[in-house]
Amino acid sequence: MSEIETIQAYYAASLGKDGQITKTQRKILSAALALFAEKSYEEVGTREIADRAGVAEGTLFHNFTNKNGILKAIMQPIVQNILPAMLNDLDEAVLASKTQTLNAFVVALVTDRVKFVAQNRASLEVILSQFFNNAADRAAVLGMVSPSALQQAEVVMDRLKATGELVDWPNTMILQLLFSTLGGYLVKRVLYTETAPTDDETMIRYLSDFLVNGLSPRRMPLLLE
Amino acid sequence: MSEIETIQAYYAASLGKDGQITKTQRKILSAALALFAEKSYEEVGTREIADRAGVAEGTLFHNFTNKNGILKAIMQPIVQNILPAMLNDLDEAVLASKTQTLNAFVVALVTDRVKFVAQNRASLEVILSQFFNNAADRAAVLGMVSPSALQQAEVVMDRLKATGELVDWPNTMILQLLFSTLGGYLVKRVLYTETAPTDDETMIRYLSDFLVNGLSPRRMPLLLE
Amino acid sequence: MSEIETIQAYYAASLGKDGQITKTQRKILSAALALFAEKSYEEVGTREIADRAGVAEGTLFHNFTNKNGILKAIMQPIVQNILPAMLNDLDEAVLASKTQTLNAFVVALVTDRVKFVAQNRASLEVILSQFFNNAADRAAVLGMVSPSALQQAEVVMDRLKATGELVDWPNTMILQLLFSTLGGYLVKRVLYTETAPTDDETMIRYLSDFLVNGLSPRRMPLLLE
Amino acid sequence: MSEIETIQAYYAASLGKDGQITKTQRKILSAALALFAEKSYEEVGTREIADRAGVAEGTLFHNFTNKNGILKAIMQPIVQNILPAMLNDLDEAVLASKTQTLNAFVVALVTDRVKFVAQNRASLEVILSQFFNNAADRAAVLGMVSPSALQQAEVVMDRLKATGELVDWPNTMILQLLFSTLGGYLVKRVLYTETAPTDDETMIRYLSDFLVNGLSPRRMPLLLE
DNA sequence: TATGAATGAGATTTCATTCAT
DNA sequence: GATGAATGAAATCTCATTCAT
Repeated sequence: MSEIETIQAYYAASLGKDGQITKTQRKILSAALALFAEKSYEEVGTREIADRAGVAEGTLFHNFTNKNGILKAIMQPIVQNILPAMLNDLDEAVLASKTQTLNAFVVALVTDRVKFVAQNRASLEVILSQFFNNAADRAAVLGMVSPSALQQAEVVMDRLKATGELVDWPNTMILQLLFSTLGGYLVKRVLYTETAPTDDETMIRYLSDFLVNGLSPRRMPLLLE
Repeated sequence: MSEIETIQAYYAASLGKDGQITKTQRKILSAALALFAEKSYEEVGTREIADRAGVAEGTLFHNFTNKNGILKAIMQPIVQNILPAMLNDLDEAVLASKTQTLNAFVVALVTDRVKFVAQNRASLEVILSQFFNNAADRAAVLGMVSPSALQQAEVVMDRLKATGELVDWPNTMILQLLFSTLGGYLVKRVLYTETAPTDDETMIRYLSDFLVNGLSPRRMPLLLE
Repeated sequence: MSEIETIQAYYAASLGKDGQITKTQRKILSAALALFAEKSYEEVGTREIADRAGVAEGTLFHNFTNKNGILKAIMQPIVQNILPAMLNDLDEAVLASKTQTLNAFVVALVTDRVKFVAQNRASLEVILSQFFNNAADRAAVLGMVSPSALQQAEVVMDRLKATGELVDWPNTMILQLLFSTLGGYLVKRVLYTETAPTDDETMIRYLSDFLVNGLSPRRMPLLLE
Repeated sequence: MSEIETIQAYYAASLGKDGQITKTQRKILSAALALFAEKSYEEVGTREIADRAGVAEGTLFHNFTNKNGILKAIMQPIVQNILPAMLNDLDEAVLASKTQTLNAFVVALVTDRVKFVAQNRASLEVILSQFFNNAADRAAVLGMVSPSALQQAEVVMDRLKATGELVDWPNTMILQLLFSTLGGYLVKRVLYTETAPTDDETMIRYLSDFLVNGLSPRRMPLLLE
């Protein structure tokens, strides 16, 4: 499945000239991430971030252009990889075997995403919050998604429809339902931290069953109604 | 409970002694609603609200205790009606006909909620934003939901399980999936205003089919796999 | 001569909806003017202005959009009137009598400008400073001068040349020399406050004599060289 | 005439124990000079200077005590030589020929200063800006002028008055008018860079004529009025 | 009841300067 | 000598709220 395990791995790509994230930057991002998850972005002050990070307030601006730059450094890498990673999984799952069923694919996808959520809870909370915050920020988040990823999604869905594995609904509709179900889990998991991680195994089963049933073409409709 | 009392206190403060909302209050709430939807709550200033409402800044504080009081006055009535209304639909649909199928129930529920979303787009955008904004506001929103409503939901779900109409999964899981699917629609509809309202008819069909399929016990599993 | 006596008279035009300058605004402008003259614009802080004005720092921004807005409110009215007023004097002086000489005109002009400088020393110091501060500010100052005023100047100079009162040099050159001589006085008077105002009478004589001699066509050149 | 050709020649005097200016110092001063002319001293940051110079910010402080030290290194040499050089020219011109006329002197002086301005435009822009910027800097600039130079000026003017070449006005007045006329040219030339250098020949003629006429004792006043 | 000027604490950001490498 | 990350004081500006009219 996807290689993405933690966001930390992506900081390096967006910071530092040589791809290295400095110790100071890590301290700042770590402190900011914790605070943004505790309160909201707007409620967290730069002074507070600096204090928690154990650096001077000015150091924030030496390492990031803005308070907003800190937010972006947290969000960008993970946002830029959510959809591509999903599509990658999807592709791998579908192409992996000749006798591929929707069931196998959905299980693979759900499993991967559930793990991803578990590993990046705090960052996802920040991103979720920003996404609903206002139109401008939402556009920014969506702007991080590459259009090519969506085209790729279309291809895969069309392939599954052709094999009779997937209902013949508009792709946007199918994507909406997929995102809804996964998003619903995301929201529950992210906002209610008390949920035990051990429940994940069962959760994956329910989500997969629900999706497979919901998105399979109805079989033998004559008998059922 | 305690939160509810606090919110009710804000609501009372914003209404006249006879439970009537004054013309000035309506102007303020209307202006604030529009602005909170455009930007975020934190990004909107009291000066801005007053300007758009055509009143003086001080007038805001004569009619509402706080800037936050304005927000609560917008959110409270609608939040307090989402779940009760859903449960009411559910009850009506199930009890209304002898041949109570899951299908009939889901269609009724989805239809009603889709209309509700269409009618309250702006308010729901604000609520959505606040819900994800920070833990305190989220708790406030959830606190507006009466626990008795949830108990009522359990009863209905158990009844449907008993008739073999509904999968035998934990009720919290079923609720999560219901909310996810409806919530996914809500998010799409609320955030992308360009969606034509006429698409709603088709949308209701897709959502209903997906939910009914997803939540029905698997029929003839032996034949299918 | 010109009606302009003090800058204060022009504040009203640019401030207040009904053309009235409030007491608070006067306090702020007065404090800022004094400080800008003592130090430079950049060296004066808003805290300092507020303290000297005896108001809260926030009050500055309630009355002016910017720290820069305060500067503009000081500069604009006086800058917008320097050249028009000069040209008006010039016109009046020339047209006043049939037997008009360059001498009479220059004396009138110099007298008026010398008085103007004496009355608006502090404001002119601020304007002088800003003018030389940087290219952007300089452009802003020059942008306040209406182009029509310059056209008017051309007409008057051409008239004087036709009557043989003025040397037949390019108008821009003549303006440069006029501004130089008056500007030199301005600089001396503005920067060295110790100069007694009573010296002005003598000063006017010297400046006038110098300008009239310098700008008159040479008479009887054959005899002199 | 004066030996001063470019400011660069003076850097050596204020820098380096052995009178040598290092390559790094030259880069810094050159970058700072350009920036101070573009914006104002206060608006230019040390980071910006370092970037333009292609050195690290810390390097600035290894080579100069202060940000202000950089400014001084630019201004000092040229300021310290403006007046002495003028007086020197004056002396040379007057003493050079037996038939010393005011005309010869003025032409020599104006020619030299006009060339000087053309050669040091950028530095003079900075000095001009600082001179008007605030009282402290102004005092510093004026403090760079040696009192002995002024005494020397007095001697020359008295000599010219004695020969009837110069109006019998106070020397400070005559100096003011001289500085005004040259200063007016300086300002125009420095601030409006688009002026073609080839115009200088004509400019010298106008300035000289104006000054000679303006500062010559009136001839045959009875005939003229 | 409505007003809107005044408030002042707090927010973000800039910047010259230091210092360990 | 050169570096550049770190500093923290100070700057400008915002904003919900109060209160005299």
